[in-house]
Amino acid sequence: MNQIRSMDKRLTKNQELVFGALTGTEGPQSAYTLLDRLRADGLRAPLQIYRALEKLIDLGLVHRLESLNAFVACSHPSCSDHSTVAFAICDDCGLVNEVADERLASNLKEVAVDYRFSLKQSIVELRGTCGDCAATSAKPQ
Amino acid sequence: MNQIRSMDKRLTKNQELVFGALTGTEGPQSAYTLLDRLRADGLRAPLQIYRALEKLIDLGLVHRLESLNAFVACSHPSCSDHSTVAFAICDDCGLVNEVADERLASNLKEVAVDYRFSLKQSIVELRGTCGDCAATSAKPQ
DNA sequence: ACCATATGTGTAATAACATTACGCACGCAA
DNA sequence: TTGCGTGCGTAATGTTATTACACATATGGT
Ligand SMILES: [Zn+2]
Ligand SMILES: [Zn+2]
Ligand SMILES: [Zn+2]
Ligand SMILES: [Zn+2]
Repeated sequence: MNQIRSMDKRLTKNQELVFGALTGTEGPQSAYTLLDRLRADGLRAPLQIYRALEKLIDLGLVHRLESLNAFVACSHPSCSDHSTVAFAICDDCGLVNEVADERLASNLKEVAVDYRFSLKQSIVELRGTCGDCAATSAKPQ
Repeated sequence: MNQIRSMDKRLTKNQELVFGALTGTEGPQSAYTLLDRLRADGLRAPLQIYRALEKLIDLGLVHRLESLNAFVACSHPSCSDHSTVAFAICDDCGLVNEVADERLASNLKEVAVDYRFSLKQSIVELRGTCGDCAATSAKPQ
């Protein structure tokens, strides 16, 4: 039915809608924001959003930001392992930068080994101010 | 009463109650769980809990676990900087291990510098299985 | 004493986020 | 055909967090 976009893996209609809403906007969005945006497309209930998000996260196309209760489209869906990614979240402008740092990933694995912890997923969210916002707030006007 | 009092900084009654409830139990607790436990002590509204938690977090006595929407007493309140701590959260038994790893902290700072990000707080939550649970599930009985 | 400020308290109402339960539909393979 | 896995739609409910308002107490400056 739908022309499948290059990176889509046969998404269903609802999954396509949610993914489209996430990629069509900068910054993270909450489930209820997504719902509001997609009411025009026929979505009516939170569960429709949450089900689509769950699948998209499974597919590695979307990430959940725990400290914001919000969701973002993955910045580099080509890479396979999204279990260790970091997010730099600007508290000023709200933009999120997805960071894939190999040393950080291996460092976290080492920490887990040190503590005899069987690591399944690493949640790393850096809060602060992005470079742009720091620049504009440093020299206003 | 509590030997923990030694490190208290003149907590108010509500703050003392919430802190006591957090230290008196293993594992993280949600705000509403705390409220239920403290009804007998006269607390009635969520806001009373959230206000106390906010202050306790400011004081470095309590941490918020973003991926659980729950709170834990700090494991080592003596150390000053709690902006970069990691938590190993066992998805099996629910216990949380607070990890202070200096290499991890400096690594995160480096990542921030690389991305021109002014870092204020690092949220690191490791999800998986703790050593005890891995052992018991490996050899049942 | 008077005032302003900062901090804490108590209550009610509401907002924001997320899940459970139920029934139906479709594609696919035993 | 039957059973199974997956997705859909709706309603209801559960969980987490905040806003608004009014009052109380301590502190420091005039
Ligand atoms: Zn990603
Ligand atoms: Zn910014
Ligand atoms: Zn701590
Ligand atoms: Zn465990």
